[in-house]
Amino acid sequence: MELSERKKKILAAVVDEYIATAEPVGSKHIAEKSGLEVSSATIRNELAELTTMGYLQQPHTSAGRVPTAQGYRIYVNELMQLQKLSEEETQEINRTLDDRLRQLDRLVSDVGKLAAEMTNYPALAMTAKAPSTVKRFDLIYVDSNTFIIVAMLSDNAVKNKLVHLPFSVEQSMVQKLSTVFNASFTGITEEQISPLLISSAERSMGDTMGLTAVIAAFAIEILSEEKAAQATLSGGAKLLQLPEFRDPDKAHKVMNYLSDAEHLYNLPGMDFGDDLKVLIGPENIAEELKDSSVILAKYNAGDGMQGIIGVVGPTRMDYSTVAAKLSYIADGLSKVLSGSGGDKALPGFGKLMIKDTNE
Amino acid sequence: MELSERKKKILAAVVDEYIATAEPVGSKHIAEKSGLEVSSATIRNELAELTTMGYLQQPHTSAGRVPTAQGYRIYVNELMQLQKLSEEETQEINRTLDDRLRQLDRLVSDVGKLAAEMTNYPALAMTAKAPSTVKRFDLIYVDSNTFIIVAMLSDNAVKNKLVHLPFSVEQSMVQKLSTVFNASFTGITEEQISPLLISSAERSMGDTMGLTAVIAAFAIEILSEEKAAQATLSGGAKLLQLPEFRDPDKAHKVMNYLSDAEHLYNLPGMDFGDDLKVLIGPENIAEELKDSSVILAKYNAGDGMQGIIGVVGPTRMDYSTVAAKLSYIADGLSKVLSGSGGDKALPGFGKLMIKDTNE
DNA sequence: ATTAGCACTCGTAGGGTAAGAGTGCCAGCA
DNA sequence: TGCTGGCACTCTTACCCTACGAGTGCTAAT
Repeated sequence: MELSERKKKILAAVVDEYIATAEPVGSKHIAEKSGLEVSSATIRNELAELTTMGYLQQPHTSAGRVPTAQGYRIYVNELMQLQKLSEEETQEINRTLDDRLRQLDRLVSDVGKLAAEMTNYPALAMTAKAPSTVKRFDLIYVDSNTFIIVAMLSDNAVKNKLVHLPFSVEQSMVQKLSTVFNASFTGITEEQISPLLISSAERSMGDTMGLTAVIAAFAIEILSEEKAAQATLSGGAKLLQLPEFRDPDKAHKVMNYLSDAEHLYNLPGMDFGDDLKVLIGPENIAEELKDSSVILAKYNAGDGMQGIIGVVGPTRMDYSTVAAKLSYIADGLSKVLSGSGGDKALPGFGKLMIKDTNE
Repeated sequence: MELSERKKKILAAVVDEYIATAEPVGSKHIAEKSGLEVSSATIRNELAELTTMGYLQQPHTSAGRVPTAQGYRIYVNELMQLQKLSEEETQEINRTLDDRLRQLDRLVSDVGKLAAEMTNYPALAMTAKAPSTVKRFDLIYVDSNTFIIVAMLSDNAVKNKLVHLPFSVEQSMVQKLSTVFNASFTGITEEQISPLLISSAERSMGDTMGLTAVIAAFAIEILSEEKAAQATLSGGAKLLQLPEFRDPDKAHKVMNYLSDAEHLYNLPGMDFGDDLKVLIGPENIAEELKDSSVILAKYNAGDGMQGIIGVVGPTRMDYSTVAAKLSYIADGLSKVLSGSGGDKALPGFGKLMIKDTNE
């Protein structure tokens, strides 16, 4: 059923007002503030219809109206207009992204913090990591019983590890190790590193001291680490400021659920096509979030990898502003990480394209 | 003033009971449960004295007694006996530490999570990092416009960065860079890397493409990162389960305070000599924590560095159990990180001593 | 020194009432 | 036919009052 123009305006007014105040909104308020030149009685009739249509509901007979999930959905899909960010807001985001450039490894979780700060809701940030392989090994000989393993992965991340030995090794041996590993251990996934492979490598270079095993263990470690996704929650405390989470039990339920990285990761599935996704109340799969809404934005992490930042709040969330801020941050993050877009030049590095690979 | 044996027993009983129930405890309860063979009236007299001595207080005239900060202090110093951990508990801790060995870089914050899980209070974990210098640089030539910078720091941490260039460099140039950096940029702190030094290095090798600046920027980045401490909070949601934080405003105040790494770091100062420190209520410097207690345990992170794990809870905290658990965890962590103690062998690595340096 | 008894205090829970906000509906008007 | 003012009704919230009970402090007796 199509909504009349006036119904739309009224619905939007209810949602806007409820978002701002968290109180059920009455006909009088709307009559005064919505710009419609009609009386509260007329509004009441419209409200009654919107209620039977399922877009609004009443907590009890003599209370004002509150949007239903369906009502929010219409609002998000048709009625809301993406808020323009103020000059200061875009500047704050830009500044944070720029600052954080220096330490890209913490970028993602820091951006989570930024999102939490900007929106005043708890925010989540995650990266999706694909299974990868080692592209090349380098061994740096430090002294007679110390060397550094450096491995460059298929996604161009670089990992290293310092190894102290309780015995001496010759530089030539280190070089030999390097050669063998580059021959046998590159281009294979974690699962393919078998004990068999290790022992055959051991034999081929006459390693009796377990060096091969050490390096292989390192390879397994970093490959499994790359596979695992990283998800963080920032600003959980912000939940407690919201009237709908004054009940500590509710707040605890939600916050506890979100503290588990596993849950964060299962929130959306990465399977949405749009850059922005809004999950309203019962649209969430998790029981714990049936009374909350989630807004997610995808960003491009370079090398074809994607990540998600998002915000969790009550269904009465300020969808338009939050969505605008998230998109802007996600956008900036994409530019920083993938180097595309380039209108925000990387400060201090001139024309060079830098990728920090310290994880 | 010295406390009589009976007063001590009564004080301990009050604290124990209050810790367990969070309710003011009355004379009758103690008469029945404390094993003292006296009537409640006698207890009442003793309670009255303990109250005037400042170890107990009454929320109001006709309520039971609640320990004061001073009372807790006596309890912690003299009365409580360190809880023995159960077999399962020590096993859980050991297992977690063992599991985490594979990914030492996340160890510290994971141990925070462990502490939160084991104690059911929010836990914090931090490392103290000393200002350091670069010990050696290595540049790995990958292809004509890509190389990897590897830097080993004075504390033996190893950092790396992948650099993509928009132009070609010859392998000989990379080698030259490596030599110059090892000569001029090792052994100096972040502050000592001046524009002057950079430009003189640039001239000495005829670098017109800004390569020197890139590597110098990297050096500055990792040195400043090393200096900055890392502090995380885990399990903040657990606060909400405690009766003293049913008031969302209180919970918010504390949680918000703890969300800031800066604050965590200023909690104790690292300046305590003992391995275990208990800060009770008003003993905390921060206004926000005047109603809470903090238990901190130091661990040894190897190479002379120390870290802290801790737990935050209400003054009515289960000091004995929490202290026992924290000490045990800190101990295990020291062994894992510094390799000393050695009774828990590092699984899978035989006799080799491994240090993961990916931060 | 300990105890039993008792009057007293004070917070909390329960119930009853008044106020206020908002509705639904009806009758009148354009 | 659609809009509006008016009015009775509903329901929640805040407030006050009271009764109850837990726990105390004191006194007199052992």
